[in-house]
Amino acid sequence: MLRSAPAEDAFTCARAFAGAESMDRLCVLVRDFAAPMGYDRFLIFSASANAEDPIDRIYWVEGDWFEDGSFVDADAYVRRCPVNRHVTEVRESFFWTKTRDAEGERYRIVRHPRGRGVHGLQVPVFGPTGLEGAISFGGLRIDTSFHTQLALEIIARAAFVAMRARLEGANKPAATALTDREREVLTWIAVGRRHVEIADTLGLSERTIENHLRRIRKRLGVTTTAQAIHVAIRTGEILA
Amino acid sequence: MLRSAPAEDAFTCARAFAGAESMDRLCVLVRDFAAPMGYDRFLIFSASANAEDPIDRIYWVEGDWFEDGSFVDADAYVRRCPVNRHVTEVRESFFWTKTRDAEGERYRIVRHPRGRGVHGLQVPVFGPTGLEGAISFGGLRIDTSFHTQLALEIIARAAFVAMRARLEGANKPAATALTDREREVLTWIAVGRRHVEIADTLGLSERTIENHLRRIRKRLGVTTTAQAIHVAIRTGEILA
DNA sequence: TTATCGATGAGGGATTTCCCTCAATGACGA
DNA sequence: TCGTCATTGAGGGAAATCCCTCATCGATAA
Repeated sequence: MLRSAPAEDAFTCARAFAGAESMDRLCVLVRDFAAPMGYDRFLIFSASANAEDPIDRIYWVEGDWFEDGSFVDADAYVRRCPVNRHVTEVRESFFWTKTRDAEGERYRIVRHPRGRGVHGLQVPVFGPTGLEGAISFGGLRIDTSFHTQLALEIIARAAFVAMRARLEGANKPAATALTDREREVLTWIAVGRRHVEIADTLGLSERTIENHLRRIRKRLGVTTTAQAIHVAIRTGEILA
Repeated sequence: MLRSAPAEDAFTCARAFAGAESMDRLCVLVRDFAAPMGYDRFLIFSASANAEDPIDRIYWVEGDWFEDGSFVDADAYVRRCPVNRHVTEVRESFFWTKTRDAEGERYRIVRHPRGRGVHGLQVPVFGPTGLEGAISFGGLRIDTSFHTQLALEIIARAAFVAMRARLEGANKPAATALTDREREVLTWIAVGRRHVEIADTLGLSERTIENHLRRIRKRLGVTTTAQAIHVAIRTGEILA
């Protein structure tokens, strides 16, 4: 149930993620690392800007999340799970417990999961735009030591970054309305940069930034740049 | 110059940060951990939203950053250093090198720092609002192995979180709880209304709308109203 | 070859937003 | 009773954004 050197193992394993040649291989790396610690259920998703529906895209679900042998229906279940919503309110990983009684399923965020039910650890992944994704590891009897928590945080981050590069890098939405440059400019606006700062960062002139913003507003059919942020997040052009 | 088990040591050390009883103790933990790897210069700061001046507050500076025995003047030097600006453009830690020739100081972002000059590793710290801070470790001959990089990332994050809690804990930015009126005003902004239009709609004066927006930005800890939209959507204050 | 588009940049100026600082009132909790 | 907070409103002015219009160049497709 325990790894003798979770830290060392996590560091070594983390390196393998970048070189994995397939999604299958990435899943194997996660599975093989977590299994000795009691984790045999996995969920990895990218985050949306919408706190009401925090999941943008589900990269991977595996394991008996329902405790009844049925498979998770991602859109009917994972998106409604309060644990997956709680991740929008935290700044570090947390343990959770799911039990089931006569009144249905009951979730709790806990420091030390124990007893009956499925337990797990959820790890948020942050980046320049804030919450970018999350990973849940689940199981019936899991290792909840501090070293295991840190080790899984490392694995979670490496796995998420590798899966996102693989799944999102190649097939960004084809039906996107904004060009790559427009999206980039708007993303910088969304995180608070001024025109002159964005120009500096991108090595362009302020006039060019103004022009991109004008085109963005026209293309999205909005009157203000603030509204463009709002619309772009809703349509998935930019993430929060 | 090398630690035999950087991963294990980092995990063990990370735990000590949360329980440190003073800033001095936190500095000792960082110093003692990094010294065997050749790092004897330290800089920790919290990030602002301003790409032109990415440093909000400097928590700790230590070591011979000028290579001439003089101490770093934080506001005259650290804020201007391009390495500290580069951190606003990356999503993972990076190595840098600083050399000095007849033309002055020269900085480079590198994969494998070597040779003369001061070398270092800078670690960004991300959270719900994106880049929240960063830490630079520097030295003349540093360990740049992958395990050391991961270990220092763990130490960096733990140190930053602990120092921020200690220095900023009393006035941490509220990531929640806009008042009803504030939320209403921001919602109108998000759907493209101008200040004068919102004032008209709500039966208030334009000055009142201005004031609400100022309080909103302050409460969310952002620099622009566009960014406030972005953060408010992510935290669920307003809907996308 | 031609037209269109993305990306880049600009002049001149108007409008809007934002900053700094100040102030009053009512509700509420210690 | 007092302090804090939300809500309201303001003066004066600076900074930033936005508007209108124009322009060039390279890539790409018809």
